[in-house]
This record gives sequence, structure tokens and C-alpha cells, in this order.
Amino acid sequence: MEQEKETQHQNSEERLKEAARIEFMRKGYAAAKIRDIAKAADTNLALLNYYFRSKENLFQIVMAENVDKLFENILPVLNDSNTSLEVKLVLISKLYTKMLLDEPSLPIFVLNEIQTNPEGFGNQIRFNQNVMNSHYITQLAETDKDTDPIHHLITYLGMILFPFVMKPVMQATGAILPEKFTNMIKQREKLAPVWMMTLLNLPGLPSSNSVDV
Amino acid sequence: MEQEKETQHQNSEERLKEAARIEFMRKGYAAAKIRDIAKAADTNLALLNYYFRSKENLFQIVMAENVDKLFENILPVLNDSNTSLEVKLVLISKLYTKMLLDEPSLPIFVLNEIQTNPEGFGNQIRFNQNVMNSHYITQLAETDKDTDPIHHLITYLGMILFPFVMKPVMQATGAILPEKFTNMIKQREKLAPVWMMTLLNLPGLPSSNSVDV
DNA sequence: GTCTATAGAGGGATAGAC
DNA sequence: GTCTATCCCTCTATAGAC
Repeated sequence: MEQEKETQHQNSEERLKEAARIEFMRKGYAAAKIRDIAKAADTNLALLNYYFRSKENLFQIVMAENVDKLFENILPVLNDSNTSLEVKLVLISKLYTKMLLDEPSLPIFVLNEIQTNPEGFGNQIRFNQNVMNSHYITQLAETDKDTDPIHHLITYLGMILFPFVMKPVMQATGAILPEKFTNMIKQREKLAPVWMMTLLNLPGLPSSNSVDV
Repeated sequence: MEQEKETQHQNSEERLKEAARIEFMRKGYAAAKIRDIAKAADTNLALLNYYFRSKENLFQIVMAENVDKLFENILPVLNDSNTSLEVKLVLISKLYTKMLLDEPSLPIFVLNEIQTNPEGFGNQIRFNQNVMNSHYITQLAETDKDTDPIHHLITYLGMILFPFVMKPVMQATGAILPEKFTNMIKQREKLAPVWMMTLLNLPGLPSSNSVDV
């Protein structure tokens, strides 16, 4: 019987992992200090090393979960051969917008760590395989036979992700107030699929102005 | 008479600054070591501190120049009230593509440093003012009266910049070979303006299929 | 499992000779 | 201006008591 497990805090190991996730994300690997992580988790250095052996190892664990997060929910959508391209576009926008509003600094963090240390990501190849061989890619290629589907993949992902990548710039320079940002994102969640359908010369969803089904 | 100034290397100060730029960009601020910077510049720690007083100060100098680089060439284009929106779109694509092919890791580096330390960039506000008050923004607003021009600003910048942001991911996962990347970018340089004109419902450039002047 | 204390290495900065 | 040697602090990791 492990009844009162959720009272107050989880166990030390989970608290440490969560604190690490936050600290690494905020400062980056090199600038993050395991002393601060331990303190944020309300424990100490020795315990952190007891559970995770080293800073590097703790980082790898946290990082793998972060990368998973960026793909796990989206892959089933990309590979569903029962949905139209239009529906996929809408779902992709919804899923990423939801996730990124919850974790706005995840993209830059992940991208930067890969750029500064690409060797650590050879094992993530499977994700790529799953994306590049997906039903979504096939549909893009069939819809626009003149253009490499990777262009549309990147373009659409950029429509959704790029505002989050630019968020720090927009806010540091005062281009947009913090509260307005969420508002802008909510608008884009609807606009991005429409834009993409325009680029692909698709009629749009049945619910708006198309003909059948 | 300072005739033979360009022989072999520049002076130590310039070599140090250049080495710093490379090292900071590759590793990020925290992971970069001034010992390595000094070594790469073929000199030593003491001289680096003699010229720049501290790692932090050297970084600020290099960083300011990097941010400038991202704006200096583009602002005149955005503010030229004698060019059509179509022409601006083409020029923006050309300028950024050229610059980024030369400095592919600049975007993530700058974005990450801003995300991890936003306070250091309050002084860059002037750039933002210049962009948000530009002729380009006015033209976007007039062309699509229903949409906040910041959406189109972001969308178009994303079309051009986002592939560079994703470059490390695409290459680490093997989605695209290093040589193919340049090829893909060259294609996008032409495609991006066309896509954007489609989104804005513009007829296109005179040279392609439009009517007058 | 959890803690205190400390070993050990690395990196930023400076002193001082030339 | 340029160098060698060194100071000193910070951070990771571990030893060892409880």
C-alpha cells in the first residue's frame, strides 16, 4: 500500500530530476550548477550524485525526455493514414501550440544543445526516420508534386515554432508584451493551417468553405 | 606609414576578438574558455585580459557586433519607401540567405544567449523600433488589412531563418546531408518570396507573370 | 537513503619581469 | 605589448558517518 505518495512532494529522485529539467533549461548545460539543482530540490549534492552518478548523466536523462516530448504526441498524428492532410495540419498546429505554451523555452534549449554538441544525438535518428517516412510526408509530396516535401515540412513547422524561438527577442526588445504573446499564439494556431492550405492550393476544411464530406 | 599591416595576421587584439567570436559561437558563453580563445589566437590569457579586462566584457563586445550583423544590412531595405513589397520580399530573402550561409550557427547562438540572459539586451530596443516602424510593416498592414502585420513579419522570417535553426537537428538525425543543405537553402531563397506573395494574395513580380511596371 | 566535510581539478584573473 | 607563473575561487565528485 503506497497510499500517501503524492502528499506534498514526490520522492527525492523525482524532485531532483524536475529541478534539473528547470535549471538546465534556464541556464543551459554548462552554466547550470548541480549545487543549485540540489538546493532547488530541497536536498544536496551528495544525494544527486547518489542517484545520477554525474552531472553529465543527469543531463542526458533529462534531455532524452525533452526530445521525446517534442515527438511523442505528434508521431501518431503524422502516421495516421485515415486522416486527410487538412486534418493533420490542424492537429499539428493544435498539439504543438498547446505543448509550447506550456514549455516556451523548450525549442531553443534543445536546438542549442544539439548545435553545441551534435555528437550526443546520433541516437535520435529513429525519430527522423519516423517523420520522413510518415503518411504526412507522402501526402505533402502528392499534393505538391513540384516541391520536395521537406520544404513544406520546414515551412509549416516554422509557422508554428518560430514565434516561440523569437519570443525572447520580441520580449527583450519590447516588440510584444508578455500577455499579448499568448494572444498572438492563439491567433496563429488558427491561422497557420489556413496559410499552409493556401500554399498547397488546398480548398480548406469542410467546416469552412469546401464542398463534400 | 603603416604599410605592411595586413601581412600574415592582424594584430593580437583583432585575432583575439575573432577567435572569441568563433569560440563563443561554437560552445556558448559558459562553456567557452578564455584559455582556448587565447590559444586559438596564438597568444595567451594575460594578453586577453590586458585588452578586454574580462571574459564577460569580451563577450559583450563580440555579441553586440553579432546582433548588429543580424540587422545592419536589412534595415535599409525595410525602410526604403521607393520599393514595392514584392521587391522587399525578394531582397530580404537574398540578404538573409547570403548572410546565414556564411554564418549558419549565428541565429541559435544569439537566440539562446538572449533566452538564458534577457537582461543583457535591453539596449537593443532601437532595432526593434526601427523594424516595427518600418515602411515594410506599413506595406504588410496595407496589403492584408485583416491581419496584424507582426504575423506576416514572423512568418516570412521563419520561412528564411527556420531551416538554419533546424540545421543541427536535420544533420544530427541524418534528415539531410551537409552538402544537400546548401542546395535546399538555395531553393528556398527563390521559393520563400513566392510563398509569401501567395499568402498575401499578391500577383507576383513583373518579371514573372504580373501586368505593369 | 540522507547528510557533512573535503578532495581534486579547472578556469578567470593578476603580479611582475622583460 | 607580451609573456610566465601563480593566486584563488568555484564546481564536480567522493569519502564516510548516521
